[in-house]
Amino acid sequence: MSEVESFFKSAFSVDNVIFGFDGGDLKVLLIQRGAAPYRGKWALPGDLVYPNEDLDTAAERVLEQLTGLRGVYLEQVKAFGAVDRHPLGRVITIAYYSLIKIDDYAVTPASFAQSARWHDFAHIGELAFDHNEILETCLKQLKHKVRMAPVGFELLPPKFTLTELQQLYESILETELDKRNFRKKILSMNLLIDLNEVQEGVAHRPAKLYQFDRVKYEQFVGEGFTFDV
Amino acid sequence: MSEVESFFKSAFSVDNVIFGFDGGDLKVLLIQRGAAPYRGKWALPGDLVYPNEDLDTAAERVLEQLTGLRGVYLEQVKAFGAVDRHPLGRVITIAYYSLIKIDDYAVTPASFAQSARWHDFAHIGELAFDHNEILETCLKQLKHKVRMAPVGFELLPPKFTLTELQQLYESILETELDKRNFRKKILSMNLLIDLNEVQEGVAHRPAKLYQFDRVKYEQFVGEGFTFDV
DNA sequence: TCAAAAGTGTTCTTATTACACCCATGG
DNA sequence: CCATGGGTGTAATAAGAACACTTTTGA
Repeated sequence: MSEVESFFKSAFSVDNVIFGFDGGDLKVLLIQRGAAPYRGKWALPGDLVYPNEDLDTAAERVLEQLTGLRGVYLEQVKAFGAVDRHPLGRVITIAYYSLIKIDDYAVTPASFAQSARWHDFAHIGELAFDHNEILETCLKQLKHKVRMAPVGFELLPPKFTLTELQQLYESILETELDKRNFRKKILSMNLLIDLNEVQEGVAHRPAKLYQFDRVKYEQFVGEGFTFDV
Repeated sequence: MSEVESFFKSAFSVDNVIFGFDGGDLKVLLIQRGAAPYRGKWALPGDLVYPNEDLDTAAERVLEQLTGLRGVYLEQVKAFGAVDRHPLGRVITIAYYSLIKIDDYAVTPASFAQSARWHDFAHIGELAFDHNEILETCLKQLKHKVRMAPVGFELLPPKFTLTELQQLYESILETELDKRNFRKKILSMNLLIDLNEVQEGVAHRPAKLYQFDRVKYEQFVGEGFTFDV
């Protein structure tokens, strides 16, 4: 094999950290591998990138094959390319994370997965490949992003309460927030639409429901506003 | 060619945005391509990643071949993988930026470059491949990073004046800063060592020289401090 | 009437902004 | 003695942190 050929004896893949939020904890959708290597191990959903496919498209495809969802928030994070990261050859992978509304997810495990399941972020064991490292890197990125852009709303249903929003931030940032200060800050941005609806069927005072006002957000950004929690 | 083989009919490269600062402007080190495609065009220094080489190592190698420098600040930014980004085949590239002290750079153009030259960031024309896009993305990343971590010092000589530091921030952030407020903020961090030396040979009151205290910085970070300009 | 979570203001402290003059040196 | 950039402080404003009780609902 010539030297030039050996440069092409390599492949690239995408791996996708799919985050969800169930009202209490931050979750990650993992698949149990159905094929070698690491058969039976939990892993991030991913696939080789097709020769005629853009990277983002490949990440979207992986997500759609697994969840059936399209048009979801997706962000590239980092390339992982250690020489020995894949036991079968030189494969570098481009890591993405995506944020989905957990209720939208219907179980449709792709052919390459034995099964898929939501995992509590706090209780994830040893994953295949370097996927633990990828997961950590993506969470770190999400922690940054969620404070500087209104991406947290991607994880919530269209109608949500302020307490749900606060719990979302608390679980992503792994910290506790003061209720009054949080509400003051969020509401002072004028980015939430008060729907004049309340929760139903709860055994306590029902909370008001809000919606994120994307149109207003785009407008404010155009005027120099930067989201900051 | 089987489908599996076609997955491996691809290569990856690294491209490195090398930033420097000459006291007034932010500069980027570009090479003029000596080979097709885009022969004669200015481009980011980069190369294919060797089969047995980690990504970071490849980026360091590109930097060292061009500048002779090792142990330089280097950060991965993003993978660029549009299907048609390289006219000769499927090549995805991992973009890095590095920060060097411009005085350390001695001209040693690598074999793959006809010539290398510093370019004013503000006056960069059309580059080869998608390198304009890569450059923009790396600058955006640098703008973020320089405010959240003390990486700006990587661009300055070991001894610098507060005015030089301020001009550095102003040229990276493309904004003007108030002299008194800037000094107050920087000095209040207690991260600069006053060397009790002054500039020599300047036709005005000589400025005091400072040094960044990396040891103290690491210590403060351990105590929960976060750099913020 | 009890349990459970929703909702609400004020004070204190800290950080940010705006702003103008004198100083030291070389030519 | 002039030109050039170096160096300094204060007051006003805005943002962030700390903190406890009343309200509404279903069971």
